[in-house]
Amino acid sequence: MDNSKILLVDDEQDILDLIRYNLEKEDFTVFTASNGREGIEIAKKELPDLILLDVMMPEMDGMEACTEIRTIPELAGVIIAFLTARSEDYSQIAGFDAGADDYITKPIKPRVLVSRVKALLRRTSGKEETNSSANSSGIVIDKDRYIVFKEGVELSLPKKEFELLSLLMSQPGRVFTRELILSSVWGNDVIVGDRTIDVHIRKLREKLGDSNFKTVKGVGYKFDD
Amino acid sequence: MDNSKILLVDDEQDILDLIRYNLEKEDFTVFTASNGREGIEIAKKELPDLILLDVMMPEMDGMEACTEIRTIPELAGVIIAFLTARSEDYSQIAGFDAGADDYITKPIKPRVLVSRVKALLRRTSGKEETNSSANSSGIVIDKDRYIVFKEGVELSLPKKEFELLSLLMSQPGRVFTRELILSSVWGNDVIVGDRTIDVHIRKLREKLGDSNFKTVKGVGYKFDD
DNA sequence: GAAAGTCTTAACTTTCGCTTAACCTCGCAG
DNA sequence: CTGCGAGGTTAAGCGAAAGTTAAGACTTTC
Repeated sequence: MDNSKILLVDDEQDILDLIRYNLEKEDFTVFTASNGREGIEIAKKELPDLILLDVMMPEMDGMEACTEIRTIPELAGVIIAFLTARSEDYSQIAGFDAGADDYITKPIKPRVLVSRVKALLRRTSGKEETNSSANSSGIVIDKDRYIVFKEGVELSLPKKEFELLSLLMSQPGRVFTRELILSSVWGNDVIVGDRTIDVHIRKLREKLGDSNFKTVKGVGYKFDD
Repeated sequence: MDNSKILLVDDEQDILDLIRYNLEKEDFTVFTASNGREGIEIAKKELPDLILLDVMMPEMDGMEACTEIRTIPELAGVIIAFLTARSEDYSQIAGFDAGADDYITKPIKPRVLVSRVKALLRRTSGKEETNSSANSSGIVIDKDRYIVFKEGVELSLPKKEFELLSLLMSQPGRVFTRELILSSVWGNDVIVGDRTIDVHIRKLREKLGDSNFKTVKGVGYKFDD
């Protein structure tokens, strides 16, 4: 759950190393860039969840980069936090106005940084967790609304189908045994016939595309793309 | 767009006044409470978008209040920021772990505070945009006056209907389970029959239009357009 | 204290999601 | 080639869950 992607943009190698070390220790995936221009390139390619931007940088500074990032559609929703040398309160205003979500002051204290990063990610990834999760298959599920989107088209599934889909999509690629599916979707005390799962899988295949649901004979099913 | 509701919880009247003044100047709607317990009561009633919580308070401190708020379903999604006297870096960790989204240090500088509040609200209100809004259904509720407007026409609903509607509309699109509805509108200790909710939903559909209330069989109801 | 309004319940109907039974297909082992 | 095991397919029927309606118990209003 915590392998969120973080892009770190700073021109000082020491800082990059320090932060990278601490974030990777927490299982985040870290990308780095040493100026704003390069940061934007990488951001477009990797679509990180969070960008940590140093304010002072050669080539293109953090403020400019932030403003530009906010105009890039693929990066809508990315969280941006500035890193700044001194707690210059009033300079923060410019940062927030440029579209920043947070301001972290140097000197960086590793534990504080990690806590802060987690707090920033919690809202979005927390939302993703309960709300929706996407992947390359073009299928997005929204648990709060009990709705599934297939290539942007809204689609509402009955309870059991929805729960089965949620389960399979919770770990794409992983095979869930019939047993596990039964205990998870139906509960341990309900006894249902052998063909019940198949029928539900069939409905999902019908509605969401055959290719996403793979049968592993003798074992179970998995969601794939 | 900026009349977001902000709940301010602090035991010092000076601070309440100062912050209230500055936020109201920016067209935010501000509620205040002077301790955690009272804050939670008001939060449940007003469903603010953002809560500013002082850490040090009598009765129930900010940390406790934060933890409790995070367990209240109607308040899922509310943003919580702590106000703290000194930039005690390491104490922030506990705050973030309790579910805080931000940390604002005293002494409060008005312009910084306002910028920060706007930055915090930007993310969610941006998100709500995709969820669309209650406006598109033509239904607006006014909690202070216990009044509902449907396409501009005033309409007064009985208590239970009003509360049910408020709950459903607090997060349009989200499905509320029957259980949740019961505990939220009727309270945990009242026992009512199975059909009670249905009848109230029926009344709402009758008065406000069938299409806005969707049934998710086996799960609950949601407000939609 | 009648009238109007509110909430809950009971009894009945309707809907539609879930399960099953019966049959089909595929692939593999003997 | 045959038999068997595992999964696929289909449609029908059951039944739980929601919709509907009216009536009864309370409350508030005037």
